[in-house]
Amino acid sequence: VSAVANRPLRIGEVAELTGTTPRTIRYYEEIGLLPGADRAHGKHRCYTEADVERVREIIRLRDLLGLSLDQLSELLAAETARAELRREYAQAEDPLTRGRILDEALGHIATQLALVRQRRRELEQLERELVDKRRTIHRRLAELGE
Amino acid sequence: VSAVANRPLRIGEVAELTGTTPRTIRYYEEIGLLPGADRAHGKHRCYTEADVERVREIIRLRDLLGLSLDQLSELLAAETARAELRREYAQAEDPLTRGRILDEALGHIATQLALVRQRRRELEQLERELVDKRRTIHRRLAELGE
DNA sequence: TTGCTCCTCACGTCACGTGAGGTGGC
DNA sequence: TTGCTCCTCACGTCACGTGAGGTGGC
Repeated sequence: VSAVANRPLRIGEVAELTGTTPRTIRYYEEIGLLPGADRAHGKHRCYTEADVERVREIIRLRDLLGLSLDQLSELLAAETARAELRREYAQAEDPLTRGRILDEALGHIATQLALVRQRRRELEQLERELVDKRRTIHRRLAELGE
Repeated sequence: VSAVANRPLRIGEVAELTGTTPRTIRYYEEIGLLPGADRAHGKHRCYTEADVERVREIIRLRDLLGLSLDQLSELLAAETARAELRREYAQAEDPLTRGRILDEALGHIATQLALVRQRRRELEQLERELVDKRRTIHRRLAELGE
């Protein structure tokens, strides 16, 4: 987390910051998961801190939720649209519009939360079974000692 | 869970019971994750309830821990060896041998538990952040209503 | 005998990894 | 100018999906 927030970043730096590779970032651009900043063919890609956050979010959800990039794209599409809307309508001062945007955001977060909690429950179940197994083995070891 | 426990199962039944496909089961046999019961070339594969449990475990760890099949193979190798040992030495009545086997099992379970708990913590962190986001939005909605 | 599932190639796909050969910025 | 990272093909790989064509068991 640098103090110089707005320096344009190169793809290698973004890869380093997000724990991935340039190839992965290019691939995500290719399939539309990342914006693909307009630039001349062959020219270097330029990224911002916001792009780094986007990449971090993608990688986190990919790893933790085990979704395909298609599903992930769908999950993030709402958020992407919301970010656009927020930029457009933020100064609109229209309470109705703002309320609608916030409602959409709530729905989007609820979707993610449901997926995260489902996964957490499955992991907790697996954890309980492993702890049970361990206890059984400890008991058998104790019986051996008698 | 059938009452007829020991009827030989066909690959399609195993796939159905474990929520996967015959192709996946054949592939796991091909790379050595599944035993590959000896049979004549072209003959049907035969499975037991124990095989079903093995497939279930593989799929669960694959999905929840996000490991490659190589890593998964390594993680399960200890357990596979242990199952073999248990069958061989179970009636040995030798407390030293039994103790060693149980110790190995403990180490194996500890490894799995560490992975599961790490994943659970990451999911809990993500869940907290989503709940925070949601609270922020609720607050903004309340401010709009004023 | 008729379906159904099974078999073995084998090619396709998704999400990248990994060079090959060349250009660009501090 | 020298390295370094960047660029674009493009082929390889992992974990299967998906037919193609044929055989086996209730």
